[in-house]
Order: sequence, then structure tokens, then C-alpha cells
Amino acid sequence: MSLTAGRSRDPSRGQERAARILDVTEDLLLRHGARRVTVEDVAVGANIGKGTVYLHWETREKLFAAVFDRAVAQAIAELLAAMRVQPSTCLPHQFAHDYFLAVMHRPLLRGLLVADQELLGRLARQHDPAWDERHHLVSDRYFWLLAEHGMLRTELGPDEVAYAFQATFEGFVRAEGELVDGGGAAARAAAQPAVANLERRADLLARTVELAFESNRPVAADELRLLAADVVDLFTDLVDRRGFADLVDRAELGTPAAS
Amino acid sequence: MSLTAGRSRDPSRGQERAARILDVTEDLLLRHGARRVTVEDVAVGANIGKGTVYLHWETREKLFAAVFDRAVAQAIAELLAAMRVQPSTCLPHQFAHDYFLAVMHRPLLRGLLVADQELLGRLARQHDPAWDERHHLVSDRYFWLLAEHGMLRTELGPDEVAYAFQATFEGFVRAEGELVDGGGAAARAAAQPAVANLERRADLLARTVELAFESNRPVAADELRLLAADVVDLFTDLVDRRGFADLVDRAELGTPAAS
DNA sequence: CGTATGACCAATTATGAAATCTGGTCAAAA
DNA sequence: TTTTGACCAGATTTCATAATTGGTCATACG
Repeated sequence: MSLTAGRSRDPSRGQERAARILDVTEDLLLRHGARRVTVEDVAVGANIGKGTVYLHWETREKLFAAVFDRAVAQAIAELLAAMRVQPSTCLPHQFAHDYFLAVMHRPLLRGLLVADQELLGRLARQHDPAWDERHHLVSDRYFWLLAEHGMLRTELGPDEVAYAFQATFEGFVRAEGELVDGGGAAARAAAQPAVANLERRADLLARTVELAFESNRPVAADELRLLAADVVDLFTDLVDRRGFADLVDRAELGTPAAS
Repeated sequence: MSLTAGRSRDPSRGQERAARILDVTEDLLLRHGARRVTVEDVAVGANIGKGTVYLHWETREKLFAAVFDRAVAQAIAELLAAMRVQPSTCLPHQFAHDYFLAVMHRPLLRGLLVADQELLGRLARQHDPAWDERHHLVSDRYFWLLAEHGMLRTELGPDEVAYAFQATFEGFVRAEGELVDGGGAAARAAAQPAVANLERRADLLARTVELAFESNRPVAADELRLLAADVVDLFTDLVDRRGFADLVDRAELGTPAAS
């Protein structure tokens, strides 16, 4: 039944298996919701024994958490990759735009942000406080960095911007999908492709963020590159501590896990 | 919908009883949540027979809906009253500020906006589509009005602003209460009064909205007063159709129903 | 030797039938 | 004419039993 049985001295072999387990779990999670996914299902799906799952995670909930962690890490990795190619991505409005799309393209993350009861089961409001802690910290430092570089309006302090940005971002994620065209009520039912609508919402979010929070000071390309590098470091650090550093290094953009 | 009551030819008698029923229901709703409130409870609380409740509302759910409708109407009435005293309240940032507080001070409305499962029971995601319809319509017209008066930035179209405003507003309502002081991590646990924190969040929302959506064009007091009058009419119309017109006329600001 | 496994067990969760409760009605009371 | 509460069907809760499942670990395996 097992391919790689006991033989392995190679640790990457185990990593690979862990990834496979996460893949299977993610798929099951998306299709049935946390409540209905059993460890047995996962094991069968990954062609391994149930006990083997517990060689990687000490608990079912931790396995699930790992799936979500990975999704977050992938989204951030995607973002950082974009930031390396296009330094201006570190500016709040582009950041919001890209992160919004990264989230919305991943049902797992969308479910996480809107606290989808069906998807998350009892994991729903059981955030790891340590993660929230770190998230806040990174967020604060990010906006602090922006402020130091004079990229933020001076009307609001960095902490305030951090709070407002977060609220606005989540508001857009939760906002109903019906951003209708300006062309009056007639176009209501006209089904524009869902992706196009997503893009429009991302764009609107971006412009909102830009207008509300960013200074319009022109920026030298060099300084921007420098700032972007700092921001990349900042978020890399965030993801590092979650055990998915490799995703960032390899800039793994693949398979957003969307259906 | 409601017929008159008691011995009387006087219809206000029935109105009064209806209000009493709503009061009792609201109280029970807040204390036990929709799932646990029975029509019998309501009747007993209001010192009337169960059948009498059905003289006013044909269904338990409609009774509950009426409670929420009234809360909305009260909040809007409060807003309109403020607008009459202080016309600048019709500007998005002040509007957001006051409406935010009006909502946050009413557990019923907060629960409605965040779709509190416990409070709403199965009413949770069972919005009256007709109301959403009207709400959207009024919202759009509001921002259109603002645009016509040149109060909005020109970067975004009125429809876009309407969408973004809604998303931002709901984001702030949902955002966790922990807007910590700029004074570093130390003040984390320092319990500032909840109301003060609410006020700060309202203020931050206001400034965000102002920066993101409003033009900084100076406005003559007269024009502002004119605009405010239009806005009052607009929202009065919204509330009228819900059967709580009297609240607006009497500018009933009393008892936000907060605990 | 160390890794992988699945039978095993306690504890959670599903099931379903009986008992209870409750939304809504309406004949009678006021 | 208005109000009421006994009444009933359908929904909900209960509670005991059955089935499932998270997690362990002695054993098999390479």
C-alpha cells in the first residue's frame, strides 16, 4: 500500500508527504467542510495509514490549521513575488489590490476571513491568538515603515491607518459581489464574468485605499525599491515563523486552490 | 397591517399597544436571542393574550422583523434630527460618524449588521430583498446627490463611492474593538472606557471617509442647508415606507435600546 | 534499528422515537 | 367589535442507544 515505507533517511521525502496530506486535506475541506472531514478520509486520500498523519501533526485541528496556514503563506508568497518584480506593489493601494485578489481567489482564505461556519466548523472563532498578535505587529510595522518613507498622508497616524486599512480591506472582502455597472438598473441581472467583477472590486478598493491613506508624494524608483525590500523582509519573517518559509523562497505561485 | 385595539374608536390606542409589544419583544430578543423568544413570552410580557399579538403581526417572524425595522428607523430618525440641527451631518464623513455611533449603540443593529447568529436565529440571512433593494436605491441616490453638489471627489463615480462607502462602513462596524492608543504595546490591556474607544473608531471612520470620498471644496452654508434638506427628504421617504414615519416626524431620539 | 500501520478504545457524535413545546387559529367571552 | 386562551398540527427537545471517529501504541515491516 505504501510506496516509500520505512526506508527513508531523506527528510525531504517526509516534507513531500506532508504536502500531499495537506493537499488532500485542503481538497476535502473545500468539498465537505471541516465538520465532515475525518482523519481517516485524509489518510485514505493520501494513501497512507491513519497513524502516519499523526506523525506530522499531533491533532486533527492542527492539521486543519496547517492547511490554512499554508494558504495564507501561499497568498503572501504570491504577493511578495509580485513585489519583487514590481516594487510599487509595496504601496498600500497596490498591496490591497493584489492581496484582495489573492484572498478572493482562494476559497480557503475567503472562508477564513468571513469566518465561514460551514467551512471552518468549530475552528471558526478559535483563532490562534499568537498569530493575531504577530499579524498585528507586522501590520503595524508595515505602516510605520510607510510613514517613515513619507508614503502616508499625515492626517492619520500609522497605527490609525493600520486599523482603518484592516477594517476597509475586510469590508471589501465581505461586501456583496454585486458591484453593478454605472449603466443604471438595467444591467442588474446582466451576468458579467465573476472574475471581471472581482477585478473591479479590487480596483475600487485600491483607489479607496490610495485616496484615503497615501500621500501623493512622487517617489524615486530607488527609494521605492528599497522600501519594497524592507517590506518583503518584514512579511518573509511573518511567514517564516509559520514553517512555510520555503514557499516564499521558491515564490510558489501555483494552484490557488480555487475550484 | 395592524388594526385598532381595545374598547376604543381611537386608533392611537392600538399604536400604543403595538409599541409596547415591540418594546417587550426587543427586550426579550436582546436578552435571550430570537431562538428562545416565544410569542407566549411576548404576550405575557405585554399583559395581553397571545392572539392579540397576531392582531398586529401575522407571523412571529414579522413581529421580529418589525422590531428590527423600528430600530433602523430610530437610528435614521436620530440621524435626520442631527442633520436638521447641523446640516453638515449630511456630508459622508459626518454621516458615517453619526450613523456608526447610532448603530454601535444599538445592540439590535450591531447584531443585524454582523449577522449575529445568536441574536437573529434563523432570521440571520433572511433579508427582505425588497428592503435591500430600497436601501441600495436610497444609498445610490444619496451619493448621486452629493456628486451633483460637487461634494465628492471626481476620481470615483457616485455608484462606486456608494459601494466603497458601504463596504468601509461595514468593515468598521465589524472591526475588532481594539483600537489601541498610539502609545505603544503597554497600553494594550489598559481598559479605556468602551464608549471612548467607540468614539475614536467613529472618528477614524469619519476621517477615512472624508479623505477617500469627499472633495475638499468649500461649501456655502446655504447650499449645505439645501443639500441637507434633500437628504432628509430622501431618507424620510425610506423610513416612511416601513411604517415608522412617525418616528422621523417626532424625531424620536429616546432610548437607543442599549443595555 | 527506525518508520509506518491499522486494530483498538474512550469519547464524541449520530439516530430516532417519544415527550414536550410552540406558532398560529378560531369559537367563545367580554 | 375586540380580545382571548384552549386547541392542534407540526416543530423542537429529550434521552437512551448505536455508530463513528480522534488519537494511541503494539506490531509489522524494510
